[in-house]
Amino acid sequence: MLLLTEIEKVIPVPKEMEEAIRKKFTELHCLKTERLQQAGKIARNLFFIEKGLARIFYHNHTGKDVTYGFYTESDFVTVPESFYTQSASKYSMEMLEDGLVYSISYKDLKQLLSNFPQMQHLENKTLQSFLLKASERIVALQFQTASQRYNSLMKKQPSIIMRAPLGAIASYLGITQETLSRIRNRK
Amino acid sequence: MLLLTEIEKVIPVPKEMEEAIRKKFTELHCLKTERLQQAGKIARNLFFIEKGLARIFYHNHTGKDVTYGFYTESDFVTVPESFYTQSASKYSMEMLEDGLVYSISYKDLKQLLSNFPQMQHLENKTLQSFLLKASERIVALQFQTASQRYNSLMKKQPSIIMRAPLGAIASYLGITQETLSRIRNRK
DNA sequence: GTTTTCTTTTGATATGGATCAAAAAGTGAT
DNA sequence: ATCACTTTTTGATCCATATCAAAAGAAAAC
Repeated sequence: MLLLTEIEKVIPVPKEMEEAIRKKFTELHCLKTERLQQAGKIARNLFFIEKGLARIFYHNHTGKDVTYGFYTESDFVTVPESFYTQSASKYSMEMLEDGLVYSISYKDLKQLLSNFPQMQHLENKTLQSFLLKASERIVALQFQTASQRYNSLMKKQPSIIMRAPLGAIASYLGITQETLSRIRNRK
Repeated sequence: MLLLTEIEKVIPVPKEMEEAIRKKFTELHCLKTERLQQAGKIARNLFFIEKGLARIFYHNHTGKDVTYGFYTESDFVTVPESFYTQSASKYSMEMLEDGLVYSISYKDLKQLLSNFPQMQHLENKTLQSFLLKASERIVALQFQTASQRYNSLMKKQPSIIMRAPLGAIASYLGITQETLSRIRNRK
C-alpha cells in the first residue's frame, strides 16, 4: 500500500496509527473522466492516488478549461484553499485514467490529527510540498518560454506527457493546444 | 504591536504565550535596500513586517532580476522552501523601504511551537495563505493578459503599485518594464 | 545648483504565441 | 468495417509583448 509507505517516509507509523489510517481512508476505484471534485462545491475529501492520473482544472472567464495541476501515483490531492477552509471550490478535479485512490473526509482527517498529533507534521509537509510546486510553477510562468516550460515538464514529470491529453497539458503550460502541438513536432 | 494582533486573529494568546513571543521575536529596524536574505544561504529566520515593504526576488538564467513576491504590513515572510527544510535558498529578500520587522530564528520557532502546540495551527494557516496566494498567481499567469494582471494587482494590493519601483512590479507580473510603463500610460 | 546615477517613458522593429479554419489521425460505438 | 466523435496536426494571419536604443525625468551625491 503506497499510502502507508509515503506516510512512513515522513513520520513513524505505529500499529494503532496504521490501523486508524486504514480505517479512515476509503478505497475508491475510479473510472476515467470521473469527477472527484466539482467546482462550486466544498472539497470534502483529501485524496491519495495509489494508481492513476488526475487533474485539477477550472473554467476561466472565457469559458476555456484550464488545467491547474496533474497528480499521480503517491500524490496527495485536494483543492487546498477549499479543503482547508471548507468553503466552495473554484476548481474541479477529474480522473484522466482509471485508477485507485484513497479518500478521507475533512472531519475524519481532523479526528485522525487530534488522535495522532504527530500527523500534524505530515499535514505541514504536504502543505509545504504543495507550496514548493506552486513556487516552481510561478517562476516558470514568469519568465520562461513555452518550450522551456514544456522541456522542464518533460524532465520532471515525463509520464504526464505520455498519459495526459494534449489540450490539458497545453493549458497547464499556459499555451494553446496548437502551440503545444507545434512545439512537439519541431526539434 | 501588529504581530500580536495578527496572531490573536488565528489563536487565543494567553499571557505566557505573549511573553514568550515578545522574547523570541527580535525587533529589527531596516533600511531601504537592506538584505534580509541572500540567495545561496539558508533562510534562518521568519520575518513579520510591522512596517515597510519587502520583496523576494531571484536572478533568472539570463541574469535578470525577477520579483517573486511583495510583502508588507501584517505579512509573515520567508523563503518557505528554504526555511522549512533549512536548505540553501534560491531567492534573496530585500527591503524596498525603511521599516520595522520582527524576526525569529528557525530554532526559536520550533521551540515556541513545542512549548505552545496550539501555535502549530498558526504555522499551518501561514502555509495555507502562502499557498493561496501562490495559486492565484499561477491562475493569473496562465491565462490573463499583462494588463489584466496589472489591474488585479491594483485592486488587491494598490499600495504596492504606489510604493514599489516599476521594474520590480513588472517582473512580478511577468512582463518587461517597458510594457508595464505603456500599460500604465494608456487607458 | 550642477553632475552623476537610477528610474521611467517613448519609439521602432521583431517575434512568440493566439486565433480561426480546416484537414488528418485516433477512438469508440454499432 | 462503418459512422460519429474526439483529439491532434497543419496553415495563414494577427496581435501582444519582447528587444534594442535612446530620450526624459527624478533622486542622490557632490
